[in-house]
Amino acid sequence: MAEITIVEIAKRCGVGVSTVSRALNNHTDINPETKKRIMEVIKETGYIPNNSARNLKRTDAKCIAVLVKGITNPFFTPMIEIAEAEAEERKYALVLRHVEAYEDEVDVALELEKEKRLRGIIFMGGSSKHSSHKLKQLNVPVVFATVGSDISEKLSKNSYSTVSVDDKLESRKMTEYLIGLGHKRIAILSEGSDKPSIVKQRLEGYVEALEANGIKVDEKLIRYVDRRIYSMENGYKTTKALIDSGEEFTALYCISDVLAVGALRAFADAGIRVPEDVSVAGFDGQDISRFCVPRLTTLRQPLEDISRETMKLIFNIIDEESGHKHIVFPGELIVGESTAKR
Amino acid sequence: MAEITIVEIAKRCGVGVSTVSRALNNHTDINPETKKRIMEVIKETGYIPNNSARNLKRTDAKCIAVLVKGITNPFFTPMIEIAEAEAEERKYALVLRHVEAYEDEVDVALELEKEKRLRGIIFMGGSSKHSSHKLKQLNVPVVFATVGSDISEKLSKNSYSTVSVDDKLESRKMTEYLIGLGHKRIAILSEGSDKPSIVKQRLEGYVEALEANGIKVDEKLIRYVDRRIYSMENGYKTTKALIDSGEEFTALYCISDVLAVGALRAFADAGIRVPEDVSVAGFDGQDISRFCVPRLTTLRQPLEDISRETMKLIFNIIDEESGHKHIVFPGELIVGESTAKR
DNA sequence: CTGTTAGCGCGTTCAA
DNA sequence: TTGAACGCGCTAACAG
Repeated sequence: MAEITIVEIAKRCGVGVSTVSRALNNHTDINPETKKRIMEVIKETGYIPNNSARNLKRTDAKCIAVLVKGITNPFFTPMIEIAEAEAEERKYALVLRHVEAYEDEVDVALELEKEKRLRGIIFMGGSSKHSSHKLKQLNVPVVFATVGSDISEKLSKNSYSTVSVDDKLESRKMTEYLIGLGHKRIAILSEGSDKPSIVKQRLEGYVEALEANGIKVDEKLIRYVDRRIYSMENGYKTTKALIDSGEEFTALYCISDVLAVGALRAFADAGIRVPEDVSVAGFDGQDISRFCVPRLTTLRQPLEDISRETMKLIFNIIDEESGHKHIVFPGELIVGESTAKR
Repeated sequence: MAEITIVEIAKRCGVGVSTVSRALNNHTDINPETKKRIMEVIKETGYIPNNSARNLKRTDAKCIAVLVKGITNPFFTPMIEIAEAEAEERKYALVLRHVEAYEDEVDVALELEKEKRLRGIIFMGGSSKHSSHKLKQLNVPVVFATVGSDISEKLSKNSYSTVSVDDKLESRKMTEYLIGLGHKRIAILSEGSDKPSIVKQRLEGYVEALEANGIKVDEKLIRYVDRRIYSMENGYKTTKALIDSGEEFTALYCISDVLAVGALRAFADAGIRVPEDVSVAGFDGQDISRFCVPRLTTLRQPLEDISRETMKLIFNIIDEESGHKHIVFPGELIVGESTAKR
C-alpha cells in the first residue's frame, strides 16, 4: 500500500502542500473553509503526518523527555502520572522513555535530543554519578528526580537540578529509629553492585547510624540481594539465607519495601513472628507497605511532591524564570505494625 | 551550539558523507582503516546521528513496536522483559510505547507506523474490541498479547493474531473451584466500566459458573471498583464497603491479584480471618500472590509463555513462514492459603 | 572501496 | 490567504 503523504492530500484538495501543512499545524493564516475541507479529506483518507519528517523540520515543538531507569518499576508510577498531568496542563508533550539496566541514561538522552526537539530532560532513578563530559553535551535543562545532588564531581551544580530526599540521611533516620527501639543486631538487605547509587547511600546511612550509636558494624549482617532491589523473590531468598545462616539479629532493615515484603514472607515461612520475634522495616513508602500484613514500618518518600516540584522547576528553568536548584524533601518515617520494641 | 551533522564529520575526516554513513551502519564495503578513523572522529566530537532523518530514509530497519496499555502496570513487566530479550536475539529493535488510559492504542500504532519503519506491532493489554476500519490501516502484522480472540466483529480473523488465555473460561474455572469448596455466596470485585474488556469476560465467567451450578446471581455481591483494577487501595475500599454493607458472603473473588491484596488487608482490619471466616481468590498469578500473607489462591496466566509465543509468532508472520493464528494458553489454578472449604 | 547525488515527508521561507 | 521551492540530516543508488 502506497503511503499517503501530504502531497497526496494537497492534490486531492487542489491546494498546495503548505496550505495542508498550515491546516495541520493550526496556523491562523488560513481560510477556515479551506481548512475545513482539508481536514475532511484527511479524515477520509486516514492520513497521518510522518513524525520523523516533522521533527526534522520543526523548530518549536514544546516537548520534554522523561527518562526512567526501569520503567516497569511500580515505584515511579505515581511520579509519571503527575508528570504527565503537569505537562498536559502546560501544553507540553511528554516523551516517556524507559532505560534498560545496562544502558546509560545520559546516552539515551543525548540520542533523544537529536531525534526530537526537546526543551528539557528529566531523569528518574538511575545512577547517581555521571560523566560531566556527557552531561555537558545536553543542550537543554536537566533535572534529576529522586536522585541526590552529587551527580558529577567536576560539573558545576549550576548546570543541572536535583529534586530528591537525602537518602543517606533518611536511611540513617530509619536505622536510628530501630536503634531507639532497643535493637542492636540490625541486619540490612542492600544491593550488591558497587556502582554509586541511591542504594549505596542508604547503606552508608545505616553504617553511620550504627557507628554514631556505638554499635559495631557486623559485615555478616549486611546482605546483598542479587541484582534487582525491587524483587520480592530476591527479598525472600536473601532473608531466607540470612535466617538459615543462624546469624543472630533482632531487626531487618530492607532498603526497599518490595524486598521487605519478601522478607515478611520468609519470616512467616520460618515460623518467626513479626514484630514479636523480629522487627522488619522497609524504605520508599510504596502502596504495598500500607496493604501488606503486617503493615510495614517504612520511610516514605514524598514522590508526588518530588514529581510536582520537578515539573515546576523544569518549566521555570525553560522559561528562564529560575536557575538550577537542588531541592531536598524530607522523608517521612511511617511506623507500621512490623516493628516493635526490643 | 551548532548541531553537528554527518556532513561535518565527513569534512573533518576528508571523506564523503556516504562513507561516514557506511561506517555508522556497519556496512561491509568499507575500508576498516577508514572506518576506524571515522569512528574516532565521531567519538571525539560526540556526534550522534539524527534518528528522525534516519527513519525518513531507511527502508529496512528491523523494528517492531510493543504498545502497552498502562505500562506502569507491573503486570506486563515479565512480558516486556521477554519480548526485549527475544527481539535482541533476532537483531530487531524494539520500540516500547505506553498508551494512556484515554488513548486508543490503534491510533497510537498508526502514528508510530508512520514515524518508524515497523515490521510488526504487538498490543499488550487494552481494549478487546477495535474498529476494523482502523485496524485495516495497519500495514504490518499485528499480534494481540493477553487479549482474547474477538477483537473485531467485522474483521477476518486471518488479519490479526492473538495470544492469550481464555479469560472467561479461566474465570469460570476459578469460580467453580470456589463453588467446589462449598461456597454459595461468592462476592466478586470487578471493574465498573462497560467497555468490552478482559475484565468483562472474567465477570461473565463468574456469572456462567454460578448459573451452571444453580446458584442465583446476586447483584448485591457484584462490586465494582472505581476505575483502576490494579490498585490495592481500590481493592481495600471496595472490600471495606462490601463488609460494611452487611451483605453476607463466604468468599470474595477479585479479578486481579492486586485487588485481592487490598481485600486481604480490609479483612484483616475488620478482624475477619482469611480463610477461616472468608475465602479470598485473585486472578493473574502475579508475584505478590506468592509473597503476601496468606498466600493467594489465584489463576496464573502463563505470561512468559504468552510473551515468548507472541514474539515467535510475529517473527514467523514477518518472515511469511506462518499466517495469523489465535493461540490460547491454559491458565493454572494455584491454590494458596487464602481459600478453604466452607 | 569511495564520492556524488537524489530524494524521504514535512515546515518554512518568500513571493505572489 | 496561498503556492512554489528549498532544505532539515540522512541513506541508498549509482557511478567511478
